[in-house]
Amino acid sequence: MSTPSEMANKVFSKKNQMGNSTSKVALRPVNRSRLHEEIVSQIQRKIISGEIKAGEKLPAERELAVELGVNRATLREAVKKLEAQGLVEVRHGDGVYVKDFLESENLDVLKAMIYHEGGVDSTIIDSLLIARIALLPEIAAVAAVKRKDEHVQKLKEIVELGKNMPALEADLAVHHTIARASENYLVIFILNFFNKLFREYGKYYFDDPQNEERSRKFHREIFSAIARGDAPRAKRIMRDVLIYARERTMNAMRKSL
Amino acid sequence: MSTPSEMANKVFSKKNQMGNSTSKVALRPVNRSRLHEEIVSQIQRKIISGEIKAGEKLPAERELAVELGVNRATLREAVKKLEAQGLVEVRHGDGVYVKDFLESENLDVLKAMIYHEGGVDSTIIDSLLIARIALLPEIAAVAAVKRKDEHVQKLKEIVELGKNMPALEADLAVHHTIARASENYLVIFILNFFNKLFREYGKYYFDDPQNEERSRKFHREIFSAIARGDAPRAKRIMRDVLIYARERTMNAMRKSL
DNA sequence: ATTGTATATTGGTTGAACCATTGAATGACT
DNA sequence: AGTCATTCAATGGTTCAACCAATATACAAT
Repeated sequence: MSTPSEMANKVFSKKNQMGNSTSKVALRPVNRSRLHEEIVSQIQRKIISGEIKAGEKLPAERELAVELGVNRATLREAVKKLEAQGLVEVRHGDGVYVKDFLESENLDVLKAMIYHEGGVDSTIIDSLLIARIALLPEIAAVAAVKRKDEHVQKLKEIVELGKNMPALEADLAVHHTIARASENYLVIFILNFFNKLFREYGKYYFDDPQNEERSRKFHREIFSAIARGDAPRAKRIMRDVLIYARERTMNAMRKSL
Repeated sequence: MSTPSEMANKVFSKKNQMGNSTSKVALRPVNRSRLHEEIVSQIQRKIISGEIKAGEKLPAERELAVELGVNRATLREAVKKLEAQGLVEVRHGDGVYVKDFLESENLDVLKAMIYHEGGVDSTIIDSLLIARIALLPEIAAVAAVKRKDEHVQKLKEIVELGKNMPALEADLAVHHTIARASENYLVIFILNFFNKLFREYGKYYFDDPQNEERSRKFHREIFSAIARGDAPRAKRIMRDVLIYARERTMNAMRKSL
């Protein structure tokens, strides 16, 4: 809740609103993409689309820099990011080789795979929803067993004050709290990934009043179950809502195609 | 099986063996850490250990470069990697800010959290083993339902020829194949993470002949279940072996402390 | 055929300079 | 006192030109 980026997102210059300072304008961050980020996107896309295959050697840095119209130092910064994503392997004195992105462990790559060629890949989305169903009920049960005042209190606040905040934000907070309560670090990291995705694209789900109401009900029930330490009930409640969400989400995606 | 790094690992100069060309010498890769990687490790460690807290601003690049005794371009390459890991946020004209690493989604960070201050953090290891138990049985069931000849054949080969390869390698291959068979991309990525960890540190587990035999048995049984499309059985077999592995692993870690 | 050597290629690092953005200090104006 | 625009110093972003270090390759020597 207090990372620099989130703090920064709450501040914007009034000048950009062109006098429309009171109404809620849907502002998107200015595209001030840094050069090396633009390069990362380009190469990342070519790798994930299969245009560049695993095992191939990229052109030499000096060549690539000329081709892209940037300085070699800038290109190198991009290559370092690609290396951190596990998409390329750099060999001193030899060259930069493309790796098999399906052998990656970097969820940024998975995210890029979702949004390839304009649309979203519903197959990958479904794999996320399925994994969530397998994982989170168990984690909810663990949270109910370990329950600490800190987390129960946090859930209570979300349920009580949550009516004043968007359903999406309340939902992200509930999952975040349960993950923290479970003290399972892998799940915490995976949930960070989920929540970042949902923060960008989950609004469509909560636009449906029926889904929002289902979500509010889930918040009340899971809080109750965890507060009482009823692990089996927490597990079932979590499972039910995730199965519901998967069905609704996949149906919506099917319709939009 | 064909990433550049793995191909490279099978090739080495005989000169490094200093005339001992026939005996099996335990050679470790020369530590030819590039400067920017050394820098990444240093700063990563300081962030994860809490020495640098979330929200703090790092010294200016020009200062930091002098302090580390490297050129600013080199430092910047390191910062780009840290940024890709979600550990810092760079703001043009302002500075480099440390982010809360518990809000990261990068499993490299989780790996670094495991190996902090010399030893391994058994709490995090256990969270991996728990998540694995929640996740993989369901994925084994999916694999049994979707079963394709390609994957069944691969499992058969591993079971038949696996006796000639180390149990660790056979085990990694089995899990890899099942993940691919499930076609669940998130699980594939998470399993890439697991397998990379186990390839480094799983040998201790398979040093125990009892564990190795248990693993071979698992390979035979899961192959049989998936080949017959028996999803419930595949699920149970996977679950049983993972629970066994968790108990043995955690017991071993407790003893070594 | 094997081994050693020279060379070109490629990534790694350096130093200096300049551009672009930001935050804070300043001062004018209300 | 508070608000606003201006100025300016600090900081990240990019460029340029070199040189260092590791590697692959071709070639010569054996």
